[in-house]
Amino acid sequence: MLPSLKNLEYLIALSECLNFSKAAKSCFVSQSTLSAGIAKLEQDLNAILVERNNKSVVLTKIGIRIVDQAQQVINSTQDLVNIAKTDFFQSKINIGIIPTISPYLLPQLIQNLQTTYPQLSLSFVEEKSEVLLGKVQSLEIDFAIFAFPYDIPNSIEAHTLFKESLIFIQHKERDQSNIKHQELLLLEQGNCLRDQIISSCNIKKNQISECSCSSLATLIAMVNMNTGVSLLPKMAIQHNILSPYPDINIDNSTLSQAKREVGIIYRKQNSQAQNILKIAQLIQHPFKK
Amino acid sequence: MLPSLKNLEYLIALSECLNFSKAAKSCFVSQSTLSAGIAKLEQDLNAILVERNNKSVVLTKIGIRIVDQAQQVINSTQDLVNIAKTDFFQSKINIGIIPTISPYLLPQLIQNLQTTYPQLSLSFVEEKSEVLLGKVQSLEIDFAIFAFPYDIPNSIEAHTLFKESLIFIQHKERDQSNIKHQELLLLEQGNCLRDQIISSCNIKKNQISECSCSSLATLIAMVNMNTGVSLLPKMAIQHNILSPYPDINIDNSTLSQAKREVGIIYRKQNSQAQNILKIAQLIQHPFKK
DNA sequence: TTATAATGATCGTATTTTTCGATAGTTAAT
DNA sequence: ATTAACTATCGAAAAATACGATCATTATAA
Repeated sequence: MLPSLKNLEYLIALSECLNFSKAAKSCFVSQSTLSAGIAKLEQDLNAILVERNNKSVVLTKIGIRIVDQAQQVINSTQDLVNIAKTDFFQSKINIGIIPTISPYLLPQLIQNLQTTYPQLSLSFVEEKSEVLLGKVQSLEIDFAIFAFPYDIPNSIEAHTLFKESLIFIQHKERDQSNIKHQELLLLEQGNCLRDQIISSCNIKKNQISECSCSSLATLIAMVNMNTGVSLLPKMAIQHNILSPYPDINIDNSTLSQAKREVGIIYRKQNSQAQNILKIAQLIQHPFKK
Repeated sequence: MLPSLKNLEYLIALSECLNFSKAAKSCFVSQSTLSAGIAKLEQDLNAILVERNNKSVVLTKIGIRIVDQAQQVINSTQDLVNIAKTDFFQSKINIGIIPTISPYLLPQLIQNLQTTYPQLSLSFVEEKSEVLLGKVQSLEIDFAIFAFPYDIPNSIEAHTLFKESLIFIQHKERDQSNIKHQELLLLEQGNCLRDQIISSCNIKKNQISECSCSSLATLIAMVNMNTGVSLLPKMAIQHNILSPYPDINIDNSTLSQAKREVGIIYRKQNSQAQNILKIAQLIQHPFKK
């Protein structure tokens, strides 16, 4: 059977004191306890480690080697304890973020994190909501920066940070302010922005153009060709995503009600939930001040 | 407090099975025991290592690192157990031997040991009896090859191997067979051979020459100068120690009663006493067949 | 929707281990 | 012979560990 760590500690103490009573005192146990501990250890290992009589305590040859190795075991165990103590804010944190938010929030977030928690090591994953949700559940990432509404299972907690308007855009040669009579261009299936626009604007399926695309850049290029109209997250517009396209008009008034929410998701069971929320506080709407 | 090795083993098993019941079975304990063990470990470390619900068991980030380290601790402990198992005949053995025996016994002993216990690693110390006795008591050497009679403390065991005659030598120009009327040359104080000759021959102190010396070679050279007479261990003569000195006569008859004993000493408490005696059996009188 | 199966947590009890104080037993020195 | 300095050992108390039974939750099947 494996020896107990406690008895290994007793042996190490004894090797330092070469006196049962003193070693016991240094371990804060009685002499009889230490004596029995050494005896038990010798029995567990089936070897004589210490030769003792009333005059002296001497380690045997094997005893010396065992003390050495015992010290290694104890050190290794102490390392283990220290690993457990690792502070969340000194560890490596994996964060997921959806592509329609990433370019506008991430630079500021990284800067804030490095300032506030300089020890923190960061890693980011940019994927669609569905993929990120899976990674949160499998603990591959600690949390994900999401846009809502989005359906999440019961085991996942959602925390909203701020609301963001979705801005109507169209080619300047169009002038219909009612989205319902236009061809609406959306990101392809699976992008949460698509579903958020649909739900936010109460749109029927036949109004949606077949020609879906996979990035905002492509979407805007299509609006520029006057293939249809669309809505963009306000953050994207504030980042001048439209400046290469002077022919696209934005309409703040008409659909100012359309909104999505930006926030984070994480496992309800995550023991670091409180710390994750502290980090989330550093995610700020880049143009709110 | 340090975690228990058993609970670390439980955690490792759980990390392999990702199922409490199966992990428990692989550890030969009940599910409730393993469950409590993991809970205790998490409490000891003050960290959540495993996230579990009825559907799945997942290690936390810290949990993964703890499992790694736990494996290290267990391995290190297993090494410790193996060290304890080390066979005496595969270890390094330190042997003491007195100079008046060493040249005649050691070559054969080394050869015998290497043949019988090829794994054994040997180390020899050649010192006076008194020094060797101290080294036996302090565990610096495992045993010492001695000549008797020699006073040893109670804690030391003496084991005689064979008797050896002490041979009377004198210059051929002398012809007195009675040692008591001659000047007797002896090794200097502290060499056991000196005391053995004194006790074996029942000699009074005033018969001993003042001019003591520190090696048999010097002693013989003095006999060759006819400074006095002496006695030599038979083994030395059989090794032709006198062949450079044709003027020295040996007298087998007169003092054939003078003898010493060759044997070993070791600590009574030495747990390897039986093995030491096995090794001692390989110490043979070189000319006894 | 209900029943079933799988799974981890929890409770009470029995067992084992650990600990302690007191004391016995040994040895060296006075 | 006595004392002092040790370690071993004993019995009782305390702590821990282990187990079986059962509960609670959830996914799957009917």
